[in-house]
Amino acid sequence: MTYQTASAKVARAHGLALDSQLCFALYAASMAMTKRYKPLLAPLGLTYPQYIVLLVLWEGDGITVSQLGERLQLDSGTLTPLLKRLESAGHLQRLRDAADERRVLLRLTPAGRALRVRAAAVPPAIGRAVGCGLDEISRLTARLHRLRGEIQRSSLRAA
Amino acid sequence: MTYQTASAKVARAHGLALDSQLCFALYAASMAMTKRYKPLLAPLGLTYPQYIVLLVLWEGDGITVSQLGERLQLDSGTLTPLLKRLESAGHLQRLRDAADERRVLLRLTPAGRALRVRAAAVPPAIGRAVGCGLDEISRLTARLHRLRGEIQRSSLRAA
DNA sequence: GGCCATTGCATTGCGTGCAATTTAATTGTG
DNA sequence: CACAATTAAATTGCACGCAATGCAATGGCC
Repeated sequence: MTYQTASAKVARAHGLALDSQLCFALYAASMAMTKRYKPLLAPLGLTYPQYIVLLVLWEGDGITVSQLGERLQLDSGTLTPLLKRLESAGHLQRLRDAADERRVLLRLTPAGRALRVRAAAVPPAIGRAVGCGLDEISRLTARLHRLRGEIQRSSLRAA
Repeated sequence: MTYQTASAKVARAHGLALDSQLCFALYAASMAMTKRYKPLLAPLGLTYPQYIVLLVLWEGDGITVSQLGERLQLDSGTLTPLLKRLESAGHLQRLRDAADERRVLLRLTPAGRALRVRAAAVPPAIGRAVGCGLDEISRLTARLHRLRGEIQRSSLRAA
């Protein structure tokens, strides 16, 4: 028996085995998913976070940066430069709200709206990649949303 | 009916609804999990990726950078600076392999080894946070590892 | 032994992701 | 109306994460 194996047993006994950590399973699956999207999004000139920002705006634009951030759980430090890149790529406009000059409204350009048609091919391609039926995808999706809610509520309790 | 709602319906019809995307459920859950770990790891002086690197080394050190990278699915561009930070924090040593000078061996210091005892309190704290039993955690963990395997295999098929 | 593709790691550049701070605009209060 | 508190973005600094590149060491192959 090697030293590594003995040490691994100790780690497992202490609940520190990497493969038993839900956090790592999530982390690795999420990174793998992001990598899987990359070749599909590259032809659209989008990164993965830019794509999810557009998913929100395609559901309805004219929202503010903070509304977008609440939807995606991202803050302005992340979104501001990302939105500026989407703006310089011609996908959207960032306009100060006349009613409240603190707010920045996000408005899709015709080009940004048109991109939705090409993006429609992405989810089916991913669906084929994950190797299970639509039912199971939606069950797992719902399970993960519940988990996220649980984690976020527990953060509030701990604070 | 507002413009947003109508547009959201169109997005859903085209399979582009944010909340139905498995990718976003993964992404959001993984980020929420990382945020949940942060206050638990801060007293140890560790970031979340540093913690998972140590999980691997606590199972057995003396491995090379590429072996670590294969385990975590991270490349040298990510690991080299991270490992240098762990080295300057005193948790490990980076040593060129005498048998093959291209390789860098990672060896825990006594301080790095000792950190495992304090880290043992982290998984139980997370377990309480996710709000479900150990059985369900391990089922979900296994499900996510399977999903990651599926995604990675499909990347190879696509290439 | 000499040549050359491969391997292992380091570096660079870019795009997130977040904490902390700053700035500007608005709201609440007297 | 003045002014403190609050709010919304932007900015700054640091730490990933990855593609692309560089470079030294190694291992076949003749």
